[in-house]
Amino acid sequence: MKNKSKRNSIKGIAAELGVSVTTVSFVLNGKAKEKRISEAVTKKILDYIELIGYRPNQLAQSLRTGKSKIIVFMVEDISNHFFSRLARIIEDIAYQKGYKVLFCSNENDDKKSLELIDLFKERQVDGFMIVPSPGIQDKIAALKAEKIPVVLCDRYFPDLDIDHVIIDNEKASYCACEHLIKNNFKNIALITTDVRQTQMLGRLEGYKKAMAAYQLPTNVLILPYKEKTTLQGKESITKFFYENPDLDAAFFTTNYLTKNGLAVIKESFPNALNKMGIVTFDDNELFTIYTPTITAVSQPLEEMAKELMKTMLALLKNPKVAHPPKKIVLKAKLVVRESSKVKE
Amino acid sequence: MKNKSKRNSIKGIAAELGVSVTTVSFVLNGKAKEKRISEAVTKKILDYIELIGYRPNQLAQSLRTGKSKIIVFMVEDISNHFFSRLARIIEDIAYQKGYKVLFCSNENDDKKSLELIDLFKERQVDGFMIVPSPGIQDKIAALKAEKIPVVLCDRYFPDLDIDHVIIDNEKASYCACEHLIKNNFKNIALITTDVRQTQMLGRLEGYKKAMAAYQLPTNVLILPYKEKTTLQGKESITKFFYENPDLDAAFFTTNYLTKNGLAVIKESFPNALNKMGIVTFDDNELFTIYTPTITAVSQPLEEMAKELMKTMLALLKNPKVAHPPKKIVLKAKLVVRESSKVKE
DNA sequence: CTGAAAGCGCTAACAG
DNA sequence: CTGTTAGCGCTTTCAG
Repeated sequence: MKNKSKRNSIKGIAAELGVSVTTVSFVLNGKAKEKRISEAVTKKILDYIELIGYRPNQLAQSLRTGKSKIIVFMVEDISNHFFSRLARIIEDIAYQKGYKVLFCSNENDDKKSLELIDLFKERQVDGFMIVPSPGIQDKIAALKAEKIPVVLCDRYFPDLDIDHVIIDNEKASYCACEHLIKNNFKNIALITTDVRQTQMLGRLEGYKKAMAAYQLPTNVLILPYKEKTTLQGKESITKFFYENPDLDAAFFTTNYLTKNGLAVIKESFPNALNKMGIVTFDDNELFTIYTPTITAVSQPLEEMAKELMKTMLALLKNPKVAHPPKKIVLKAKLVVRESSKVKE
Repeated sequence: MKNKSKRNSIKGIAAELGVSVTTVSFVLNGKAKEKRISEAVTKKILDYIELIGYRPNQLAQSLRTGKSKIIVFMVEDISNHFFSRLARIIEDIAYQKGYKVLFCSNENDDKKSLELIDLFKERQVDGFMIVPSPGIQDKIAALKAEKIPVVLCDRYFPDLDIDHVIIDNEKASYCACEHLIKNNFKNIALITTDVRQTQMLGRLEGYKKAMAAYQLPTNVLILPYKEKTTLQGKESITKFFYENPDLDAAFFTTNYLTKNGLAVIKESFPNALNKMGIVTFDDNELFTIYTPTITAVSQPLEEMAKELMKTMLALLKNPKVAHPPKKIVLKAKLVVRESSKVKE
């Protein structure tokens, strides 16, 4: 009388079928064999479940087991092409493995990152894949100390022994510069931001080393991060170009900088478009149809996503166990197009 | 002896402070006043909570209340610029309102959509914001019947009374075409896909009406959806252009089609680039720095995201109550650039 | 004003 | 081979 056996719950099923919840739970979790439950009973339960389309309540399951089967992927900005592409691939792998992915954007801001991490910890997500903002070292260390799976992406903290998957920025940058140099460019500018994180530092370093190796002058424009997509940022680039009329090539360290740079060139230095050498970090389909087509340092998205998930899944399997951190460094590929061709 | 009061739980706090869990729960939920709990006790609890940095276990909370504070935003492809931009805005609003957002991509595929919806239902998400694939009408109706909040986005099912926020595709398309016509283009092609959903149908219809209104011939290329980003798709466009040498303008109904179209023009009809009128649906920053800059039908992303969330939040507030469906139709804006200028 | 206690739906140790 | 039962951490009714 009192029981609400109509409800789709293990209890209801047990009541309906005249077995115990344990039995139902076991067959539900595929432990029928292991627990030596009779074929007949197993089948009866399975059939009934099929019949009423029963699905276990994951929330209850999570509460009980402590695992939520959710991982978060925190990036700088999910609407940035590079990150949304990554996200798309990660999504596929994760769902395949029975995990859901929560995406969120931290805008490379520490406060926001911290808030987001706390938020998700409360929700007991199983793990974090993070493109970290500059100042959250301690938080990351704390997560690790709590044995919560974390893997960093795109940039990392050299002082911290945390799993990460990144690319060899310095080398990629060096190669890009060397390519320009070999194509006779002698006055190469680097346009970058003031972000003092490993990925940007590496790109800067690669540039400097290349210039030094070939005894070429350096011309670096460092834009405040805030100006990355603003009018202000464009003006700074314009000014920089005006003040350095001898430049014959420009290397942009991220895709949004490149967009701004191309806009500036188009507006204020239209003749330069086909005379100047141009190389960008981060590829984009549109660079293949631009005129000129733009040479780009292309990051191995697919591979990054795969390694990220592989690393995360390994951690998830054994979160308690200490392990030597996996530091995965992938190679970027220079895709040579028209914009860096030898000019006459 | 038996109790594990060290644990961060209401129980632990109650034990530690020598009060009951009820009391703690009440002050936690801001019902101290309402339940007339003494100031002293309230403060004591609050302070202690602050001290140990206690955060309630959301899972348990959800299990108990039946609300997960999670909504899902299902799009066609999260790596598509249009959707990732939308997602970014939605994310902000949602987090502000205390909701988390799960993003996922259905690839406009029914099977995948259905699987995803079931997956999330099990996880008892509070609501669904969906860019629906063509054949999931019944599922959507079922969700509504179950009183689960759903709001459709970008496209909808005319036969179903479900909240949605879309743009007036037909009108937007008509305006774009009219603009071309007024700029003296007389042989305008429409490049679209075979997707038979409202958004595409509307764009096609707008084109047809405009051509009819001005007694101009129609030239429609309908590409299979599968070819949207393939080489095959490019070849089809190339062939279409070869077979219709009289075309003087092309209107692409989505951004990926435009990318392909521009690639084809660049490769096979370089002279056409500046002679042909070009208009695209879906704006993109890169269109502002392309040469020529590309005229685009720009969808009001910010507004769409806001209306979506507003509608969702309203449903969330009162999921049980029947209500007249909100059918929000926004206006797109034609951003005129060089590619559709009058040609001599 | 405060406490006891009944679950939400599920898992798994323990006891037949 | 199957059933009983004790929680997971929280909310909320009902009694003091």
